[in-house]
Amino acid sequence: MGDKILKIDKLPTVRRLPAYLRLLKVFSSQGIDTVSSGQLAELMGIESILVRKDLELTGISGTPRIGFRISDLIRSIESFLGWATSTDAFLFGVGQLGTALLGYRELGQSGLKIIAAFDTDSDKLNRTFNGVRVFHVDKAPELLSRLNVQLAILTVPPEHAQQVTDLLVMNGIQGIWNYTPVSLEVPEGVTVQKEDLLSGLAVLSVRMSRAVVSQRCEEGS
Amino acid sequence: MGDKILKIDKLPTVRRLPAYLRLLKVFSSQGIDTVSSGQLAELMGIESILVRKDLELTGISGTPRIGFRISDLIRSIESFLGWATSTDAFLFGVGQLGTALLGYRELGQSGLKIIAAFDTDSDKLNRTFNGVRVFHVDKAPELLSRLNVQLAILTVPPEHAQQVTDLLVMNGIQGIWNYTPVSLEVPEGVTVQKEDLLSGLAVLSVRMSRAVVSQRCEEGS
DNA sequence: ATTGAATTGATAATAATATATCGAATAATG
DNA sequence: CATTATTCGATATATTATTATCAATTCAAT
Ligand SMILES: NC(=O)c1ccc[n+]([C@@H]2O[C@H](COP(=O)([O-])OP(=O)(O)OC[C@H]3O[C@@H](n4cnc5c(N)ncnc54)[C@H](O)[C@@H]3O)[C@@H](O)[C@H]2O)c1
Ligand SMILES: NC(=O)c1ccc[n+]([C@@H]2O[C@H](COP(=O)([O-])OP(=O)(O)OC[C@H]3O[C@@H](n4cnc5c(N)ncnc54)[C@H](O)[C@@H]3O)[C@@H](O)[C@H]2O)c1
Repeated sequence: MGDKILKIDKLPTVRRLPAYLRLLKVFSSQGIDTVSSGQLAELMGIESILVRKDLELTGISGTPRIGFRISDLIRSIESFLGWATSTDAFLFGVGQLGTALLGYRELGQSGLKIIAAFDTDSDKLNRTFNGVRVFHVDKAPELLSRLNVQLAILTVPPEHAQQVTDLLVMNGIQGIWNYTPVSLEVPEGVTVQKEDLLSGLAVLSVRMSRAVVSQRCEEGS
Repeated sequence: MGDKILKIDKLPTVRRLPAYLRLLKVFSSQGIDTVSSGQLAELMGIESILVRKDLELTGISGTPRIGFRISDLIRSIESFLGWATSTDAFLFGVGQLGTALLGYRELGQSGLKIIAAFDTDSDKLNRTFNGVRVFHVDKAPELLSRLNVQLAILTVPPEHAQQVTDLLVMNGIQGIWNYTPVSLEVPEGVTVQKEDLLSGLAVLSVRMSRAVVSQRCEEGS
């Protein structure tokens, strides 16, 4: 029992917002300035009513017969997500996945600016990846507080995940984007978003096996 | 209107299964052989009843007072996901993200074996990454049919995503694990699983901003 | 101006997912 | 062997998410 936390997250909606944003920016770059929920729905592979509900959450309203003004829509979504202004972040673990993320351009357009990276491996130290300098983890506490960084991306090996997390928490981190498969222990007030790539593979796996089954059924009938 | 597709996917459950699997394997490697839904729930940060429902879907049943036999559980989940036997896959686009995935060990334990990779960049060709050889995309059609590969991982630049997809579909691909932000057009029968890393960032962003707000409220009251 | 076609958005209905309750089953204990 | 504490799992409920319906609005064309 206990806490009874009200969840007014609208999580599925929030998850779709970046995809809308990307489409809108494509339209915008093509000089188009309005779009209907039906058009967005088609491109997203969902129902138009769902698009309207989603957009409603960001506080925008469209005009009948026309649709939505793209520039307003972009502003509205970005503002809702807090992506209008850029947030500084540190990345921990400059390995395979870490370097990929350091080179991921679209993060910059999603309000995230990785301003430094940290590792323990001497091969990685003092190098720069895509303009981001790599420091030893020991430097993190000082830099975290000096630069007042509130967000960290965690791409260290699983066995070091909690230890690095503790260090981050101790130095006032507010949010952790966790790519390790570890369920991190953090005090209340610190937000952790865990990404599990394997969950997508799981969905793909069951859908593919189901597709085979239904194909066989059709053949059979 | 139209199709009225019933969704008996239990998608949220399927998404959680890999995380259970990982925990179970840790337990197993520690010589533990039973676990209760409560223990798993605690580690996952969810309710125990939800764990039981999830596990039920894979067709297992536990014993009161004891819990679940871990070896059975692993077998049951792996079999449900189709991860008991390994599936061959090709990877397209040996760039930043592509090489990270080529080096991602845990894929091998999730029933996925990347047996070849493809690129167009001459710098990448004929090299091997983590034991996986890189071929020119032009070789893909022949190898796809010769090796009867049904699953592809797509990590090419967005502007080439559809074109590579068309090539894959033409050569009988059944499933695509799509890391590009493009909503791919595929014929019925081909399964696409799109991964959007930014959707996780979106969730983190709104949660962090909300955390700040609720903190302020508490201070105020 | 009037009509017609297209689209939004309020309301309602349905579906999917998560949580609660509690009897039944089971192994450990005395 | 009876008792007790614990955990499962069937059933019921609550919450959240999606889809449907349709009147109201707006622009464009006549
Ligand atoms: N490779 C992938 O495609 C992939 C995909 C999904 C999740 N992950 C997860 O991401 C994490 C990293 O995976 P990877 O493949 O990049 O591994 P990796 O070994 O290539 O990279 C890990 C890096 O972290 C550094 N490191 C180790 N201890 C550290 C510490 N205490 N502080 C800072 N840095 C430290 C290492 O020196 C290394 O550079 C793992 O938890 C993995 O499960 C990886
Ligand atoms: N870098 C990341 O962390 C990250 C994260 C999420 C999503 N993505 C997405 O993954 C994709 C790849 O990103 P990246 O950062 O690795 O880019 P990248 O440019 O480093 O890699 C792309 C690779 O694809 C190859 N390529 C180009 N055309 C090809 C073709 N027709 N057939 C086969 N290979 C081809 C290129 O030569 C290059 O090696 C992009 O769509 C990006 O949006 C990247």
